[in-house]
Amino acid sequence: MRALRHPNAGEIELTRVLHALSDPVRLDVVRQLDHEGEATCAALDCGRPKSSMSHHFRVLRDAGVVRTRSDGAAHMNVLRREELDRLFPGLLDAVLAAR
Amino acid sequence: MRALRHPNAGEIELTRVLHALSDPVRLDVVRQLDHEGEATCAALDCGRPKSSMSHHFRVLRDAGVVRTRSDGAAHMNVLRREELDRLFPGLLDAVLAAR
DNA sequence: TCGTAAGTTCGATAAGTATCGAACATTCGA
DNA sequence: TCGAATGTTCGATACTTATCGAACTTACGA
Repeated sequence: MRALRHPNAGEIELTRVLHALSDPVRLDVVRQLDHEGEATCAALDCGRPKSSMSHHFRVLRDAGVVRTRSDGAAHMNVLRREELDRLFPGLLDAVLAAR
Repeated sequence: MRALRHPNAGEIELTRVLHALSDPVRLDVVRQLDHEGEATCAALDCGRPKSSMSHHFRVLRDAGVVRTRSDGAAHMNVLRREELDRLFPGLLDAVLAAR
């Protein structure tokens, strides 16, 4: 598959991260990734079609919240935990801790 | 002036708060409120017309980030610090600490 | 190599949002 | 009571976003 673009740490902006997290579907994805550690897009569908999920993953990727790597035909996604924690200490923890 | 609606603490939703904070203008307002403690809308204009700022204050109010009270002809705004800290511990701190 | 699976991209649509000027309402002071 | 100041509301516009089906690409296994 084509290479997926990721911002490097220095390009990650707070407002974009907040916006990425402000959607219920994407927040659910982030919660699951935090719990599962790593997952394919298909595994995290929220009952939505592939094209919708692909869109949400792209928003998360573009914001720097998620890193995606190819694994055969699948895409494995992980939270960019360490980088986000370094850039915005406590932010992800606070968001994930919220009931 | 007409009474301004505020959600009570139980109605405040994380995604709405994150969305409210995901705009540069509003984030700037929140930063200033955190620093100043209390301020009128006019004092926080970011070079934008009143109608634009009024819109942003409304988004912040509706999300539960800000509380507005009338003080004569002016509106005084404060962060809903305690309630937000109780609902989403560490969130506001993390957002405000970000460089 | 043929089919299946996994995602992306495209195109269309509907809904939401930011922006601003102008008009309006409210408060207070001269 | 008249005017100035403070915000809100309205209306219009442009932009962004969420949503989905369909077509496409890539990878892998039978």
